[in-house]
Order: sequence, then structure tokens, then C-alpha cells
Amino acid sequence: MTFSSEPNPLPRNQSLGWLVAVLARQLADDLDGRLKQIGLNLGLWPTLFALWEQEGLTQTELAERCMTAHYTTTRTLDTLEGMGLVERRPHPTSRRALQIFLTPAGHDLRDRAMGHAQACNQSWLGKLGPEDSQELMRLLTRLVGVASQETGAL
Amino acid sequence: MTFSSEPNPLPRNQSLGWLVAVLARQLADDLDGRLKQIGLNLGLWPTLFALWEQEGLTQTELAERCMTAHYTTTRTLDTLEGMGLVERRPHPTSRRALQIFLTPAGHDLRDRAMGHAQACNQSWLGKLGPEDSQELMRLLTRLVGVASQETGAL
DNA sequence: TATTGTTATACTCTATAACTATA
DNA sequence: TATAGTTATAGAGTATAACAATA
Repeated sequence: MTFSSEPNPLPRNQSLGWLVAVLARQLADDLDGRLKQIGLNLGLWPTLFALWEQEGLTQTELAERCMTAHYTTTRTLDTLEGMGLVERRPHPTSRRALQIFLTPAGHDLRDRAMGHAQACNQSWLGKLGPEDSQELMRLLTRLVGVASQETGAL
Repeated sequence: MTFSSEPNPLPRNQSLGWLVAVLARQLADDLDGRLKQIGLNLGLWPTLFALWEQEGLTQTELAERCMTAHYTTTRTLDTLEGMGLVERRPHPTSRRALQIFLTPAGHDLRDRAMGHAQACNQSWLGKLGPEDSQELMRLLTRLVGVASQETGAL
């Protein structure tokens, strides 16, 4: 039971920022739920993803790839190390840097985790149909790409 | 200076979830920066926006519109009330509900705030050009709309 | 003097849940 | 018994900044 009169049609729904924020939240919740089925969560995902692409990165490199702060990477790696998914090893040429490697358990999670992520993306793109979903991906890629060219970031 | 070898091309950039998350973050930072020029911030924005659309909503209604939790709305209203932008008034027919109204100062902020938000959205859509930006808005609106039909949420 | 990584602190958003007062 | 709103507590993510060890 609500008290106020009927809302106006919401111009908020015509705002790029609002639409993207709502969608981002829904996608994040969806993926987080799926990852929890295999003992992971969304906070661990970018770091693991980067390592599945390439092991041996330093923490600074990992932070750049994940677009998170270096101190966030420190704590995420503490967690992943505690879970036995990741190892910090001394860097071969720099004694202040560390190289991050996956443990066998970390490797083993890859296919299931990637499958969940792909299923998540597909379930959302599936709502649009093949043509529109391809178009959406093209436009998002362009927009993010243009923005990162402007700032010089990844 | 980095130590590892060159990265592979990132399939992460082909993930809907990643693209939307990155874009959402950038849009949020952009709008937050603009709002701070007029003493606001992104956390206050959805609540103010909803009230600029329609005053006299109850806190529960406000929370639904903002898609935030009711206890978050409580604290946001505490802040807005402390800033003198908003008033809680007793509801005319329910003694447990409160109606939220803008103060004159709250009303006065509207045009400048809306202008900042519109400038933010336009600056991002401008990167795509008129046709593609219209197409992006159409696709995002469809995707968010389909999702909320499925869940019954706004 | 700058870089790599860790830590402390704080602020926000989120989540669960207990609590009041009303209905 | 359910609803409207507040509050406590805890967990994330983010931000600034200080710090140790290394370059």
C-alpha cells in the first residue's frame, strides 16, 4: 500500500548514467550469485581473471589490470592466498616486487568460473537477441575504448 | 616500468559485465565530480532526483524509486535534512509514515544539478555521435526494461 | 628520490537484524 | 501480525596517507 499519487513517467529512465548504474548492479549481483556456487565472489573475480589470462604478474600490474587500487589488490591477494588459490613468490630480478602465481587449486577453478561468467553474460545478452546484443557489445566497446584513449588508461 | 612480458589481448574486454562495470564506474566518478561543484555528491543524487520529480513521497516509496535499502534512505535523508535541502513531515493519514518535501534551498538546486547531470550524459554520448548514442540508449532501455519485467521490480 | 607492497584510518554502500511505534 | 522508520553492527570497496624495504 502506497500513499502518494501516481508517479510521473520517469525521465530518469532516459539517463545514460542511471541505466548503466542499474544494469551494472544487476549484472554484478547475478555474477556474484553464480560465483558463490563455487566458493568465489565478485571481489575475487577480476584478480583471478587476470591471473587466468597471465600468471606471474606483479601486484602493481595486477592492480592496473583490475582497475583497482594497489591496497585493494594487497587484501584480495591475502584472501586468495588464504583460500589456497594463489601464491606470492619473490620476483627473479627485483627484490621488492612479488610475482603472483596460481596454485593447482587456482588453475582447477578456471573452467568452471569462466563458464559461470559466460553463462551470466549470455543470459543477459539473450534477452536482446543476437543482432541487438552484438550491437550493444559494439557500442559499449567503443564507448569504453574512446574514454580510455582520452585518459590514457587501459 | 613493468617486469612481465606483454599481455595477451584481453577477452575481458569482450565481456558485457566488465564493460558495463567499467562504464558505470567512470560515469559515476564523472557525475560525482560535477555534483561536488554545487555541494552535492552521487550518494545524494538519486534521492534528490526522485524528489525533484515528485515531492511528498514516503521514505519507503523513495527507497523503491532509488533502488536502495530503506535504511540507506534513512541516512541519506538525515544528511539532506542536515544540509537544509529536505524536510520530513508527518503523513496526513498515517501516523507512522513520513512525507518528504524539498525546502526552498532544495528546489533552488534543481536546475543546476539537472544541468550537470545532463552535461555528464551528453559528454559521454557525444563520444559516440548522434546515431550510435540513440541506439545505445535504446538497447540499454530494452535490456533494463526486460530485466525489470522479469523480476517485477521498477 | 621513486617504486613495491603493507598497513592504519575513515567514509560510503550494502546486508542482517533488532527495535519502536503504529496499523 | 504486518508496516514505517530508526538504529546497531558488520562486511565490502574506496581514498588518503603513512610506512618499510628496495631501487
